[in-house]
Amino acid sequence: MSRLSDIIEQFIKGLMEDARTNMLEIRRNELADHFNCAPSQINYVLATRFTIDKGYYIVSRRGGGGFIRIQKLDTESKPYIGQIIMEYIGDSISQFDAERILDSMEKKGIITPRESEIMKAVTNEKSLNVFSPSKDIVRAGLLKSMLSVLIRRD
Amino acid sequence: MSRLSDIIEQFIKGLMEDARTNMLEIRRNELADHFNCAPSQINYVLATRFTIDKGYYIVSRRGGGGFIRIQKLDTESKPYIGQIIMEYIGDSISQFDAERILDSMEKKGIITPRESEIMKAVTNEKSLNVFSPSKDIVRAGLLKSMLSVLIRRD
DNA sequence: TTATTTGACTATCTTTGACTATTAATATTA
DNA sequence: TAATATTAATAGTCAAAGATAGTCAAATAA
Repeated sequence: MSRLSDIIEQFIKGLMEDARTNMLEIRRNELADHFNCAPSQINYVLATRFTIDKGYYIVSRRGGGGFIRIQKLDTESKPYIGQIIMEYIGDSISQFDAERILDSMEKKGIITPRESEIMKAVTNEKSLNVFSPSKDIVRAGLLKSMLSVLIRRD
Repeated sequence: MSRLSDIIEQFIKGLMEDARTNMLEIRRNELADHFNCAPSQINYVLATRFTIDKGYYIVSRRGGGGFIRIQKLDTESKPYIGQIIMEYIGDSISQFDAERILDSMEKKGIITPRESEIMKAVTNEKSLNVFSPSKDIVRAGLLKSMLSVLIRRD
């Protein structure tokens, strides 16, 4: 019990709840100072507990004025998309299955034909060709990131 | 937050909007004085936030009565802009530059805000995270693949 | 073993300042 | 007066310093 990572996780979630917001910006070093831990500990917490699969999206910027923005995805009011992202895609997906998902979403009117094409351009074998190792894994990550746009809220 | 560069960027854009004009002339040293910063800071802001691909054109003159003229370019034809941007992307692009391109395309109405977000999800460091070697190269390839969808169809 | 924690090293973005380049205004000279 | 030189007023460049965040692997804990 009381693993530092868990405490930091709760702290961040607490901040968001208290502020009744779905978007939070932190400074990595400040937070690390607050918990008297290595800054990279914050990265660990984010990487293990604030992933897309767990319903969060992270954006960050380095340099002066840098920050880490944590955004909670809206998986409650958009359960269908949430489920696809959090459960269906998983850690790995083929081009074929990715396209099937996109086609079905397009048919349902959840995404436009053009959005579908943009996303297929990414999940395409050719686009992913540049780097060979574990294409299906990369594709899954990118697809989930793209779909998470549909359930972001500010 | 409070990144000086961002504040200066907003200040300049605000001046243009207030004056309802696409052309603004500033004096580098005056502006630097106003923000109490090094004059070269102004060059930095212009170089990173008022570039051609973002739709701005800069002309300047040194010497007594010198000035820096910032001109906001009118939206030109979509294919033309598309071509410029594709050329600008080249073989490699940073997350920062990718996002600026997308912002500018969105502002010009070439892509929707949601399409912009989808593409940013891909160019994001985090999404590209799985494979580290030559991220900028992979990003450039994916971005061009996505954008080519738009150019093909328009 | 697996998950967590740490720290050294790296990458990125911003800010500053010393030095350089250019131009306009003014002074000097032919 | 016209040409030229000088000075002052700008802006530009570039590299170093500062301010963040990211990565990765070794050490530690559960």
